[in-house]
Amino acid sequence: MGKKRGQKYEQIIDAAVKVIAKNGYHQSQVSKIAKEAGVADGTIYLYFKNKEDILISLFEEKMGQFVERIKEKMEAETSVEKKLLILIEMHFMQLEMDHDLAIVTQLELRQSNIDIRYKINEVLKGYLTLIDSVIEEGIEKGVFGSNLDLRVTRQLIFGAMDEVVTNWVMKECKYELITLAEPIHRLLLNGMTENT
Amino acid sequence: MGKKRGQKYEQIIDAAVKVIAKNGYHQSQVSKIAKEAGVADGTIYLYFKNKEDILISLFEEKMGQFVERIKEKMEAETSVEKKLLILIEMHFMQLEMDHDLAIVTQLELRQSNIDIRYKINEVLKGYLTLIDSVIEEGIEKGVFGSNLDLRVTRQLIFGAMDEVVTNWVMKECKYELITLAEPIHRLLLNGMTENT
Amino acid sequence: MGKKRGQKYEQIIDAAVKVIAKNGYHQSQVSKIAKEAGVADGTIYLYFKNKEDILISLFEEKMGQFVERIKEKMEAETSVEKKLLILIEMHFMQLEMDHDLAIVTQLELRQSNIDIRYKINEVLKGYLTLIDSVIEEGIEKGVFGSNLDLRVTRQLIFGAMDEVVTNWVMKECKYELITLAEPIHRLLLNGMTENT
Amino acid sequence: MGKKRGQKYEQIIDAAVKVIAKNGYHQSQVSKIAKEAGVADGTIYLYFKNKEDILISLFEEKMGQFVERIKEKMEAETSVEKKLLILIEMHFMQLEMDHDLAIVTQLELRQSNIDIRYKINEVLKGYLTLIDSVIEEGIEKGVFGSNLDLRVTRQLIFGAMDEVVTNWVMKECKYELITLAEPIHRLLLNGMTENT
DNA sequence: AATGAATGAGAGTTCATTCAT
DNA sequence: GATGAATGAACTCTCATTCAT
Repeated sequence: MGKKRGQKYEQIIDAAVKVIAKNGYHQSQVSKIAKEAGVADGTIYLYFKNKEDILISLFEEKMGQFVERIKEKMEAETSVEKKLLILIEMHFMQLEMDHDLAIVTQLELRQSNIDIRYKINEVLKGYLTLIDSVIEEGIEKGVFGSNLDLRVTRQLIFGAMDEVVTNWVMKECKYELITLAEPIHRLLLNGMTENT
Repeated sequence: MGKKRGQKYEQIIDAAVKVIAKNGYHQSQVSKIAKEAGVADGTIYLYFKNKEDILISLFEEKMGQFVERIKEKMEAETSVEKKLLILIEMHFMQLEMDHDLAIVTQLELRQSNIDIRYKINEVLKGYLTLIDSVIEEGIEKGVFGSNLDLRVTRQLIFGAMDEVVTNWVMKECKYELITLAEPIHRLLLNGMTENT
Repeated sequence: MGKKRGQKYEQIIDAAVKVIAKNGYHQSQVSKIAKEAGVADGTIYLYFKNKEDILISLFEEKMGQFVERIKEKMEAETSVEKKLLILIEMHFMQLEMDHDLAIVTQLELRQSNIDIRYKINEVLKGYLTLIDSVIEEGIEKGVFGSNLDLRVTRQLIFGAMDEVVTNWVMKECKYELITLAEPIHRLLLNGMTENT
Repeated sequence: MGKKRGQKYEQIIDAAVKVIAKNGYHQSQVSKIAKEAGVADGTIYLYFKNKEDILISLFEEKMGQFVERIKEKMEAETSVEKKLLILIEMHFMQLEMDHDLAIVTQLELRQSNIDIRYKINEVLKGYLTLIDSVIEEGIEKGVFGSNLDLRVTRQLIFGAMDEVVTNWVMKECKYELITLAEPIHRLLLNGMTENT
């Protein structure tokens, strides 16, 4: 298979997000995705190795942009506290702006089999590294406690944000997600800050 | 179907945990569970409405005990800080002591369809209420900030613990989960504490 | 198995008629019949060899009475024409008086497998013989044409009555079946009568 | 599903007739039909909604041709008496020429559940209408009695033919069905004719 | 490159019958 | 005689993937 890309590649991924968000993971057959993308079933296999590959590519594609945007915004800030706030706000805001994507990443994609979930975790590493960088910078600058466990802290931050977003999706996105960024930020920052 | 219970009922649930942990959700056919439980396929249906019902009952059963044990331990404590520590330690300890159950609850059961996941969330409510009670007690006693958002704080605590456990399971339970209870407790407590 | 009979034997047969008429052949499980009869599933097998045996016995039992009643009424008559009318009227009347039985014999029992249908046909022979006797008497007495083919004529009579009843049952017994006895009688009699 | 038709569509229907005639209704699994038709199991579902749909389509298809052929032959005749004879002869002849089809329509298809039987009855309406047209023409022309009840007469004719054919099939088609057309015709015609 | 008809493996569930009590 | 818990064989339909056109 060629190195992907092309207009149809994007079409198919966007169709997949739409179809999965609407019909749920288990009701999103390849033929449905193909129909939504306006291509034949067989064409899918010119751009993706198999169905699994669509899902992983989808996550790579969307997550790549997701992280990139957060990175950009964060670089404009110097204070670690602000950087963390940006991270949380951007995390929430991006998912709030694309309900379909939020449904897919928080609920539907998690129904995939373990293999895919391990691969998705691989993709997530880029994001976790970004979180790590904030923590490390905070420790270096003495803003956070020097005895912070990097892994545990990273899991705290990611786990909290993820849980908040998942709850929001399961409540059918009925409230404004972004308003929860500040309280979460306060709790996390408070937790990580060295307070004598 | 009678109101369940009975020796076979337990047998089947335990077999389901074992089979799912070993073979994964999608490779755990009813016939496999029946074989492991030492009963005929049809017998399953004398105790459970369908396959989905096994999974939900499994979660109810195990989660009920899980929460009950934490409750008991917590009641023996008076300090809110200690109660939170007990909660986290018991959460980690119980899953560390039953790897199969941990695999099933953290990874496999989440692959089930949305309907089951909503039902599982219903069962989880009992646990979330327990978490709420700690937060509320902390606020009342002035240990935690009075401006804590109950929902967000609950999601912070649960999300963090869940993420920590899931990571541990995905790393094949290679390290000691219980050692992470203390750092998580410190971060959370720190985050929630009123510090002038 | 003993030679059947006994109160429970009747109970089970009546329960079978009721259950099959209400739920249809394919939704009439042995357990349902047992419940309606007020006995345990296993008890059924003390009175009947298997499920098939219930159906055949049911047909034997009900058909025996059915034919017997017609015979009695017919013997009170001397004219062949009247005897044929009695036959048709009694056929219709008895089924009209027991809708459940009509549903079972006309629709549901015919869904059984071929083996049962052959056995049912055996039971029917007694009735067909009765029809034959009327035809033969008519020929002897010179009322019917002497060149009547016995088999064909019997099939004509039975086929016509059966079709009329089946149509009535499929139209949910909405009209009076007995009113059709006279026109059918006239047609059949007319057809069989020697007319120079 | 496209609007059916196509070579495979016919193949599958013919295979179904063959398989059902040979193995009986309840022993005619989809896989058996597929094998006989020389297609994969899944292919069946490209042409039919489900197994039930095969049976109904089979009946529609065969019955459509069946009626059409009778119609054509009848139109070549002018006398009502001859038309009725044609009807009976063609009815018998067509089934005699296709034993498999006769077995399927007279015995096997009747074992299907009530839903299918009602649908089959719908298909039969076309044939019953054809019978009606003969009766009505006979009445108009004064050949038949003017006081004939259309419904009852139709049921007489159809019931008689059906019974004759069913008996022939149950006797394993051992005698010549066509020879019974004349006596049945004579009986029916005689029955319907106005005779002062 | 694009198509879409064809493939065929795979599993949850029912229910007639048995037999230990 | 009566019970009813336990058995286990049996079958339709879906859908990811292929490949001839």
